[in-house]
Amino acid sequence: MLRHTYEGQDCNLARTLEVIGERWTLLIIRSALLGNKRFDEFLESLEIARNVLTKRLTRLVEHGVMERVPYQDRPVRYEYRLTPSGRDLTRAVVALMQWGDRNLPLEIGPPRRADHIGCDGAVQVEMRCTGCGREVHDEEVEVRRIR
Amino acid sequence: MLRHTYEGQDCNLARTLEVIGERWTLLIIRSALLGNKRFDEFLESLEIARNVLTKRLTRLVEHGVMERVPYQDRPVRYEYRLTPSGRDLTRAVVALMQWGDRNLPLEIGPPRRADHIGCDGAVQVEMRCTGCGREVHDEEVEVRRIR
DNA sequence: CACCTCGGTCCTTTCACGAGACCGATCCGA
DNA sequence: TCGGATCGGTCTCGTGAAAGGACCGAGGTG
Repeated sequence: MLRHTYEGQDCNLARTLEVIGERWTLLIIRSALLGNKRFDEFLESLEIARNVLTKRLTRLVEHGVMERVPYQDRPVRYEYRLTPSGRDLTRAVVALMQWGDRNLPLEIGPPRRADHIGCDGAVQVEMRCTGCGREVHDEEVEVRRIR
Repeated sequence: MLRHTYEGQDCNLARTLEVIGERWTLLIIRSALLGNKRFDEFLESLEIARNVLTKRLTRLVEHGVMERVPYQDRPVRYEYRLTPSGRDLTRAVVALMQWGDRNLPLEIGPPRRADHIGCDGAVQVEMRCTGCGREVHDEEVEVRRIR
């Protein structure tokens, strides 16, 4: 996604996008959230070019979003697992999926859902005010530069 | 961000990324959430190339995320405003910003914050189960293919 | 009448993506 | 023992998108 970088953007969104904003990266994360781990699994589930997959996985590992762990010797084979930092992207990924569900709906309904393990209820992403504790809707939020 | 498209991806995340996943697009949305509206304001606040900005804004308008409205005649000048669909991206944008705050922190702290208008408390993105009503953490969420 | 503003378009260069060939270590079956 | 399969990659090449900057058109301003 990035040519040089979003240099000069004093913004954590820009810094975030440098790590996970390139083409394919969020789809790789989602694929990992669905349970995929191995190079070939990503390759097949996403139909991404090999060299690009290599590049993305390497970058994600460098930034601590995934880790590359051997799952067998002779021959050594590696798989990629989300780190806590990677799993911490769940909110963002689900938020994007649900935006698509609401704003770009397929006639046949969404193909994937985020479920609460155990309870099996559907999980929704929402915003909540840490001050008053209430749920907050889009129009009640202001993004402010604080520095 | 997209070469051909993420064709064949039966996933609303892929369809979402086709609209808002290209380089710069989410930064434009964030810039709009901060209050910017005019071509030159985006140009200056983001230091993006003019032709790319034109392309992105056009695409966002085509997909109903922003609208292009004249704000004066003689000469006619246009500005770009988020539609409800665009404002509906607030959750996702804030989720990404906060992931950056937690996982790629700057020593001096985050430069922007999402505030609850009026109350002025900080807004947090969280996940909640529509079944049991409880807040849900990353490890308790499973993304499932349901079709 | 020259110059500024704003919202663009056009041109060229550079670079990342996509596709596919190839590779190296090991296992497996005949 | 040899051919093929498996897996996780690397290398090369062509093409399209982004970066950067020149230019533009309609009108306002000094």
